[in-house]
Amino acid sequence: MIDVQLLRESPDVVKRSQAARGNDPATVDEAIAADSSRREALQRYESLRAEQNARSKEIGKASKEERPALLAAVQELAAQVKDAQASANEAETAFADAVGKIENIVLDEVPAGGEDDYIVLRTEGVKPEFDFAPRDHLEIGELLGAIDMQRGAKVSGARFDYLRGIGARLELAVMQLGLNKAIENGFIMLTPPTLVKPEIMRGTGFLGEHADEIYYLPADDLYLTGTSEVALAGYHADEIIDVAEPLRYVGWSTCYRREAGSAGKDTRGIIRVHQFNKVEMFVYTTPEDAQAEHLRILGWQEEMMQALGLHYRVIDTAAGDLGSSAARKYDVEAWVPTQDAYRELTSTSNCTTYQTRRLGIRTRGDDGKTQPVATLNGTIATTRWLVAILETHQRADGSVLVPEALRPYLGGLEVLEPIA
RNA sequence: GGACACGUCGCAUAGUCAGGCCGAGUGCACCACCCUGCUAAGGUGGAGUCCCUCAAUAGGGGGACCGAGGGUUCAAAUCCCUCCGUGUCCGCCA
Repeated sequence: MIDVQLLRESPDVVKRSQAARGNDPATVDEAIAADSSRREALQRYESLRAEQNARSKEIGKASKEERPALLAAVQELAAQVKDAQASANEAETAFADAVGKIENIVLDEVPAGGEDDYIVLRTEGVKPEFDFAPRDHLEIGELLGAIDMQRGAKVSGARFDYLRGIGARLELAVMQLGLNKAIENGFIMLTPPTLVKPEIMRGTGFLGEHADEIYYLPADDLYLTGTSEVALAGYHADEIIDVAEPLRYVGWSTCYRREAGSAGKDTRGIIRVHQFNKVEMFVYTTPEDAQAEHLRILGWQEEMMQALGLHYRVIDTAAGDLGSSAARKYDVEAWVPTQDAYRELTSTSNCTTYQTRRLGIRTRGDDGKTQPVATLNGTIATTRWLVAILETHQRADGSVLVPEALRPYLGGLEVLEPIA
């Protein structure tokens, strides 16, 4: 949720942000109108209620003889209060709906436009060259006995897979490398729930436009999370926390995504599947520190790319491609040789105070007053990385060189050899 | 799965079985000041969150919040219903 104060005082700023995202700026005027009618209704209710409270107190003190007359007079008032309360509640709901349509205010530096209007900040690492026809990650995965899509489909349907043998171990190795990097930098590890309540899902901003991306269990009224960000953000819901130093958590969880609307996209291999694993960094900090922390998170992500010997670029995502909670987002995209393209391996978003406002996560300022904190999130390892690792480090005979950083997690293994 | 009990201001509890004088007492912890003087205690005062509003960097007025949501009533922490959570016992079982 955006800051209502900002909505009232600087509607132009909010409109500009909505326009930059490609949203209808009229949503802003609608929210402002809903806000004032909500306040009107609230005042009507509250003044009636105040009168009722006062009169009720008199009845309590009144003598037996006085009571019947007073009672009759207040009965009428009670009915009015009930009506006024109902319309105040209605107005409140209407306001929440209206303001909910406004997505987070994008930062000034964010490039305008849509998916293709990103800015490339830098390109790093050595682009892999081959003197043979490189195999794609699935072909390699099958040679190594590491990926089994057929059986994934047999058991669970399209876009499900088994990681097998060295594939499963490689995934775990990447996860542990990421986990250790995060822990070295002061992150506290959490293994969070992957089923969450509606209010937590809504609070993190995932129940808006992308609701059809999410698995829902109606029998239990719970949602399966598409990223541990959800449960990590909910961790401190309705709390007042100390963020004198950034409060850093790293969560390791399985992620579930319906991938509705991406039919036909990335159908081969494990690039886009319904279920995968991810190590996610999540930070609570002050709004003032958020941008600096965002760059720190990006820095750790890049260190991972370098440790894995990947060729990658960093892009500053355009406003129209930001999630509803994000004010700015950097993607790290690694080179995937057989696709002749950079593909997103990690992403890091600065959500400023958008998530915490709805989740009720505040800190106590120097003036003793509470204020919402900022949240940031970023991936530090995920299953998809296997795609770039396998393709980048493959050799003519189908074997794959293990990046040195991963070897300690694989018992010193230097080369992945094809089976049989 | 069955039975019972419970959920109050950071923690622990009182208040619920007689609805109003209870936004709510007490202890501990906390903050400020005082006292004392030596490492622990004594005194006084203060303090919750959210929203609306007047005034406006202070402060005043009002509303809401006793797990959540409904209901009864002029009036609900207190009565009724539903849900959620916790504990104990029984059963069952990876």
